Amino acid sequence: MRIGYPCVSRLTGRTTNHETILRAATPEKLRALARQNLADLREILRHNLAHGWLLFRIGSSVIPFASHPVNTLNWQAEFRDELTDIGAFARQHDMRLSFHPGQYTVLNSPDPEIVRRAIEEIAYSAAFLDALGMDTTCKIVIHLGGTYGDKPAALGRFVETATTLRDSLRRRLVIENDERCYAPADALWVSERTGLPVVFDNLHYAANPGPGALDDLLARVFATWKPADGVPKVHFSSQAPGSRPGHHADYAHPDEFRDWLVRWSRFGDFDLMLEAKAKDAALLALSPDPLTLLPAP
DNA sequence: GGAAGTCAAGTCTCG
DNA sequence: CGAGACTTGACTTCC
Repeated sequence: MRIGYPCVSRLTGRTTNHETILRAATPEKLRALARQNLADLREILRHNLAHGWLLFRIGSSVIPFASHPVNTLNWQAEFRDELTDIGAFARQHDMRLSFHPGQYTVLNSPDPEIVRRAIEEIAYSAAFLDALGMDTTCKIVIHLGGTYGDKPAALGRFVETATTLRDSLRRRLVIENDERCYAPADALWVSERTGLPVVFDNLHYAANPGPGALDDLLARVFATWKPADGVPKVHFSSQAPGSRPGHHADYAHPDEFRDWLVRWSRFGDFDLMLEAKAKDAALLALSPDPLTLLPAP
């Protein structure tokens, strides 16, 4: 089992998401930001290795505005040395890297232009992982999108688009249950028709469990991961106390964390992304080693 | 020079 | 039907 966190290291103050606003996005600025993001990514991976954290989500702004026409950089060529070095380091230490495009990346929109832009964002994320030389266990996590008042039709559009994606994108795509529209059972329905693996998020599940018994859902979710996909990935977070449901807490609640760890481990090996606002500081707070919380094999 | 307002994108909910 | 939430640092404008 590997463990990790997304995008930003609070402990080192480094982030893979240095960005700018569109108006200020000159090639020089975009180049400088990308260089800084890659340098920070390199340092974050070094820092993570020292702590034994082998999972990391790269921020979608690592190459700012990469899927937008304003970015005309040939970033694969310009940063080939940095990308090669980062990829070699990650592979040498058996790290697993990922992307998680945000709320604006919607593959099932009725608007073809929105779908086209979503595919552009996925294509850029895949191109970045390709440039690092990472295998297909390194994934791009997305949600299923909106419902538009007609869930079956919306899910049908997702399946249609996902199955016609070119192979270099589809083999990296994985789908996650969300807190509002699509529960694990919906993601499984899509997975059966697309072959896409399913990421299980405990906090989204709490807000939107949908039909099915939890252990049955987990068994089916874990089974969606084939050998080429690597071991299943799960997202863990605790509810922020006193905040609206679905808000991530600063830290993981240790008892809840242990309970989910034990439950997931019944279905086989897996990797865990801790989505806490304190990021790696939240992982450190679970020290000396969260893996010792697992029952002995 | 510090505070406040604004910033690519989509969808849903609330008033 | 329009505003706000989602999330957040960076940039611009205003005082």
